[in-house]
Amino acid sequence: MTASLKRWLGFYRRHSRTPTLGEREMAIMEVLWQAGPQSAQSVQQALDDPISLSTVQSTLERLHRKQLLERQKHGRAYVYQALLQKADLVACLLSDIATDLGDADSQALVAGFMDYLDETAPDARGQLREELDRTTPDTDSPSRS
Amino acid sequence: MTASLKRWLGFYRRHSRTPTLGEREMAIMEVLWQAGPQSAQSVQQALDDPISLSTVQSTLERLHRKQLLERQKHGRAYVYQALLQKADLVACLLSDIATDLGDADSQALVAGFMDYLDETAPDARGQLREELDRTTPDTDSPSRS
DNA sequence: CTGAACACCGATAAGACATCGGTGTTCGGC
DNA sequence: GCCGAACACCGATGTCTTATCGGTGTTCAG
Repeated sequence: MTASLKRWLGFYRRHSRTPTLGEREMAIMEVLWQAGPQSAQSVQQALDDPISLSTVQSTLERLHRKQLLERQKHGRAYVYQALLQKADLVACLLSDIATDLGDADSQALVAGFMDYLDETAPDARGQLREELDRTTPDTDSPSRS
Repeated sequence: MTASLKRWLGFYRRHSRTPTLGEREMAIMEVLWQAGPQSAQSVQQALDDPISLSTVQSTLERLHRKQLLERQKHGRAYVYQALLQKADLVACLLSDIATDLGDADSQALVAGFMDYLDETAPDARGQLREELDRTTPDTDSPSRS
């Protein structure tokens, strides 16, 4: 699960630049995430815009080249499947930002994340706290009493 | 402080695409963040690579066009100054990711953030909790307007 | 008033995404 | 086993963004 994640990260580390995906690429990832593994044609139909099959295939191939998708022949068509969960992708993107910002500076990332939360999604605050509590069972006593 | 942030956010929302900055752009932002407001020449000298002044100026101008920098004539040269703090930039980048991911899905962002933290900067966990506690006094009254 | 320092403009190149048509391959049905 | 449709694959094109620089015009300071 995180194996492919790291592979992808490595890939992008080597080629350094361009962390974010294109608009179409993201839309297609979304389709794959929501509707599960499927063929290019199926993706094409799931998309909102009327796009040529070739275009969908190209984008799918690009995504495959980036190791974001895996594919397998079914009959004479490929069936594509997301290799990364949405959250994994986010983690990669975040990691890229951290790298761009000079790494080591996770502090800025955390602060920025909090800013973002306040600005855009104040509701997520509860979710964050919840998640934080759940994944940090107890162990330490954070002098919070 | 967050005023310019919002302006920039709005700017990028309109033009949507291209959240990340180039390598040089990021390096120059770093210089501006660390050494404070300064001229193109000064930035050029602060940079590691031997780059033409023109190049530095162009990058500075691009950054200025993106409203990441503000500039002011001092003598016959401009002095550039960062408009956004590092954390603000991070917040914007995060916001872009969220938008790309289909907004509304702040959940994936939070989850991804936690993943990232666990993978890369487990120490930052404490910082996060701290920050969370400090900025959420108790039962806050979110007066938003 | 003059010249050096600077801004500004335009050109160029590389790289990425998006888009599609044409060509070749292959599977499935007959 | 053959044929045609369905599909993959290749290459071309257009646009956008960053990175890079040289030349030309402007301007301040001595």
